[in-house]
Amino acid sequence: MTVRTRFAPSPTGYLHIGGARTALFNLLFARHHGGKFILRVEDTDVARSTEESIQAILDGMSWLGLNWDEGPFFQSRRFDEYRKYAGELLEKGLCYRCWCTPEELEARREAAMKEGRTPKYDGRCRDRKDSPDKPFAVRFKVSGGVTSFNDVIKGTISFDNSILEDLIILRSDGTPTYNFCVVVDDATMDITHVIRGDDHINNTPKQILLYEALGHSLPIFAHLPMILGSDKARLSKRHGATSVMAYRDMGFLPHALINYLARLGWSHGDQEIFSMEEMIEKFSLESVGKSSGVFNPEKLLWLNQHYIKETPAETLVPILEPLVDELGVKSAATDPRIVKIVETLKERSKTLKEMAEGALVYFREKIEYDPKAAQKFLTPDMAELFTILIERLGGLQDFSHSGLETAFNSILEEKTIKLGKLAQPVRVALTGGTVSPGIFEMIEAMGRDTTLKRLADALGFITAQVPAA
RNA sequence: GGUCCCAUCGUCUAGAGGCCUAGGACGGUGCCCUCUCACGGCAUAAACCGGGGUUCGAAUCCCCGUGGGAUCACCA
Repeated sequence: MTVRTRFAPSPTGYLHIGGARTALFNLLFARHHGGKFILRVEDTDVARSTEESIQAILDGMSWLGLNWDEGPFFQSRRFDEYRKYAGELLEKGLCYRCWCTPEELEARREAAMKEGRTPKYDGRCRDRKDSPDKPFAVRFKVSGGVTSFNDVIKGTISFDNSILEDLIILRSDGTPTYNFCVVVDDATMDITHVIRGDDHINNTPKQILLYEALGHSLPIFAHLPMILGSDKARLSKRHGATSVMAYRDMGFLPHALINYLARLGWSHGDQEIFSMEEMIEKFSLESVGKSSGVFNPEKLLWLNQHYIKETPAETLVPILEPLVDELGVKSAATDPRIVKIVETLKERSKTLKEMAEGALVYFREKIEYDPKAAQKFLTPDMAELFTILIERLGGLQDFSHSGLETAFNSILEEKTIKLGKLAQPVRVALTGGTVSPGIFEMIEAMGRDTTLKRLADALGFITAQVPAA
């Protein structure tokens, strides 16, 4: 039997962190077993589903590289199918018509709550003989007994059916409801493994009963633990960004997020870094943990930095482009210096956003000095050194890291000073501050023209400081 | 509240009764490297929720307690 898994988001928002991980695990499991991964959009709630949201989810999936094999299927286009099965269940007497209105139901629920009873449909239409000429909903007859299943992740879970109520599978307007659509779809799409968040555990007994009513064999269930925020509450907006695309905009590499998500709830010994191929090869539901995990942005950052370091600068440039562009530098990606610039930033950027900010200094027309840095390093005694440096760099044949180092060293020897004495003032002259990439790699990346101009500007600044006396 | 799930360093986790003096990773701290910031290297602090069993032996199995989470719709 071919393994078939599915990811079934409802389009009422963006693809979020939790959904992405569910999709990832479904994909990994399917790929590991040489099966199919299916995408199904659960848009039965026409009022809440939006076109933008569908697009946002698709965008998020493609950005992460979570490619599906079949679909997307839309439940909104399969209403006839659901009605067909509902009709069959009605005929078999496994369902019944219910004429109670939502208002009546709501009133009874409130009354029950007030009396401290657990609100539950009383089944009053179950054996109703008349059939009023009014809209009716279709309810599923929940039988007695115990429903249990063996969850691959959580183990055996049992429910007493008495806690379940006769659920509505077709609303009075004829549209089908969630639990019914899920079962009809999973059954007709031959889904073999239902891998989803454990917030669905409570839906499972209802769905199992529906499977049985439909006469279909059960899939294997695997309920993934939830992802929590730092306060251990379910991850939500107030914990920070939860939209997958927000991470792209913050300068994360898609695989960094994938790797992070994979390790949140799943592990393979002590290994932290996984390529997609390795994840597929090593993934198994048995090594998914039972307990929920806290989303840790610090570790994501670490992984992102790791992958930035691993990625060739040439590959980074196009990904970086929109982020630099956003900061007002339109020509960065086509600047011949860009690859070298990225090289100087790779080792010190946790995100591409940070890298883009770091790149700005190479493109500025004029450098503004940090007052403290200027006061400390652009001192009158530097005028001579800067003059010499400008002259040497202007005539330097080999304007590379090693060539520059040689040039600097000869000056240091002549003046018997240490590199620090010269490097910091030059750093301030070139960047305006005291923090930057290594001085030689930076000068090489910056290029001769920009470097000389900035040194000359700094020299001007220094001499202007000297009192006319 | 009913029902269900969960419980190892701050966080992600390894751990399938003796290999545990509980390992790794992120983060923290200290040192080294060094032209600044980083990278890197080395070192270090830090956990089996509590109580009962079972067993020669329990982080691992069972029960109870406690704590956290989820879910209870003509939402999905």
